[in-house]
Amino acid sequence: MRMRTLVGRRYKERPAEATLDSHSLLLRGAYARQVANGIYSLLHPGYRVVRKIEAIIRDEMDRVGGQEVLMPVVLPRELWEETGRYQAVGSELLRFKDRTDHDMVLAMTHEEGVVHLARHEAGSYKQYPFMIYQIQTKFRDEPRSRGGLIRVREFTMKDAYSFHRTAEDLDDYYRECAIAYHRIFARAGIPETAVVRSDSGMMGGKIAHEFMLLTDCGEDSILKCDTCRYIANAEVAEGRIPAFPEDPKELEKIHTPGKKTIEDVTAFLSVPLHQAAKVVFYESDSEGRPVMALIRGDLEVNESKLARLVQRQPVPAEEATIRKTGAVPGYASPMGARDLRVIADPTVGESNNLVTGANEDDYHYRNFNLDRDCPDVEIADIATLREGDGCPRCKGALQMRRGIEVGNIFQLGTRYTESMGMSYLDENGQAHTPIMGCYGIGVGRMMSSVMEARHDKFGPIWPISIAPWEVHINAIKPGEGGVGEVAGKLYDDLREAGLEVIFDDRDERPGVQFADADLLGVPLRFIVGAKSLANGNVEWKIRGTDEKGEVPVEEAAHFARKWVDQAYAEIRAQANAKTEPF
RNA sequence: CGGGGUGUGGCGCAGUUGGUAGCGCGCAGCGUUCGGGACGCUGAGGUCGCCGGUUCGAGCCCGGCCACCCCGACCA
Repeated sequence: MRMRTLVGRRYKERPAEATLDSHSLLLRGAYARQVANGIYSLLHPGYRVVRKIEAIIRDEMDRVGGQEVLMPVVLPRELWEETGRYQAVGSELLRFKDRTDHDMVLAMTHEEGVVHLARHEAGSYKQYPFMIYQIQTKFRDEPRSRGGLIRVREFTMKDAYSFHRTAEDLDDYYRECAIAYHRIFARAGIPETAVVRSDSGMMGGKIAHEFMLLTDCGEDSILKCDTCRYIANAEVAEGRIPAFPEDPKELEKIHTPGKKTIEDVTAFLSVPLHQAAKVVFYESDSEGRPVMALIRGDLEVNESKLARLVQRQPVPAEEATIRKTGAVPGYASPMGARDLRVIADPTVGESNNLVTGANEDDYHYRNFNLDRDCPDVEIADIATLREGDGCPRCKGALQMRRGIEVGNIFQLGTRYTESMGMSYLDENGQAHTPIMGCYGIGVGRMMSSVMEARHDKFGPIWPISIAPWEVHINAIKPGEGGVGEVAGKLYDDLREAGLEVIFDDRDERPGVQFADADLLGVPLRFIVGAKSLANGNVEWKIRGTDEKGEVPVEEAAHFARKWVDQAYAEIRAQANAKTEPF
């Protein structure tokens, strides 16, 4: 590629809308342009990076037996009704009508699509297990997209679906895929990507993991043990929260006029926050009963954990809902409340003599002890862990980190195959429902993530494996001393050697050329200029390092071939070192 | 959906008490320069987000709408 004709203005200044460094570089380097909120076009350099990421993903998916297919982005409503998701999924599913008034959706994921495809094609046990994947557009009408390509509405995703006869087989394959994912991220230049246990959210299923690139600008909170290998998304993380056991004292009703919040009551009574039990009300569980979450005063309810218990997204209760249970807002406790589901965090029972509401205006109780005063409530972990809480596996402490979710894997079970009537016959002619796994990677998000992890103030520092080009040639003053001719010849030689080359053939000042080269972030750079050419040499330089030197013109192509091969070999070695799924 | 902010040339921004739009970068031409974003001269490029209102006159005042950004809610 000759730079002269490369389409895209590169900017000197950080665009006003850029929030993350990767977002800024995406725009400054003319990799991508926003068309509408969360919808982007990719310019040539950006698309080259994306294609390379896709190629790595294809390679690794094929390696674990995947077969690539392509499903449509537009699906009919009926398919989504089969699984109940047409109703269950909210407004992020874009619905519209076609010419004949038929309801359609833009696929935000393809479980329905893939089961529709596979159920007519895989009726015999002899075909199992198998895995189907695609690299395809998804549309999710996110209420809020942000961060360049990190979180967008329209995006490209690799989504894979495996089908198994047994849970054990799925589990084995799940591990294989986890290793494949580690290899993908290592090959794309982010080997530090961590697998964390995660929530399965709207996908359903029990076991799920996310692949997180740990970075301060990430959207997810992750808890990581400082001693052992435990690491989990905060939505599911378990941990040891310190308890405050005492000998139980007698329940005592006290006058606490106007003290409606835990902060006010504990301050009024001069007791620490952890010596209170607080109540958080939610509208209903899956059976329509109001939910009272009971948690220690110094902790917060983790609504993701609660959502799994009550089988739906918790919605904070209206006052009328609370009153109906006999509880008094501001002075609430489980004592005396009825017709509701009470879920108490274990920390409430492990501490004694707590302050809690008396369900009567302006009164609280002192010395509340859960097992004595409210013995029959449901006990479940609903606490949001804090940095410093104990690791669930060892004596270590948990650290809070931020991460970008670049991939995820789920054990789906039979939720989709069953609701959509997929089955196969076994050796005895018996029908069975296949068990599914699914595996996603956001391609554009991955590009942004690598940019976020690998850049300096001048631009991205691409690993050779996904750089838009492998070699960048700068011709300094191409009109003088044969520089242009030598550079042109070098361009030909490098391409002859099978390398991907971007050739800056513009008659620009060196500063301009170098700044643009930095924004394109190509690993190996040749600088052809009169200075070194006088000795028959061209200069080389490695992006993002201080490494540089000179090489005779006629050896440059060979030098480049060797350097690039070596760079790939190092990356491949890193991928090969990934042999543990978790 | 709630709260906040911003819309002026490709990018970054200024625009006073209302008087018909400007700066830097970038872009085109010419000249001088020439190894980390040079300098001079000349030039092109703007329905001032949109609609309506007030006014002799609106980028500026008023009303409505839209878009984008940030925080929160939400998020396979």
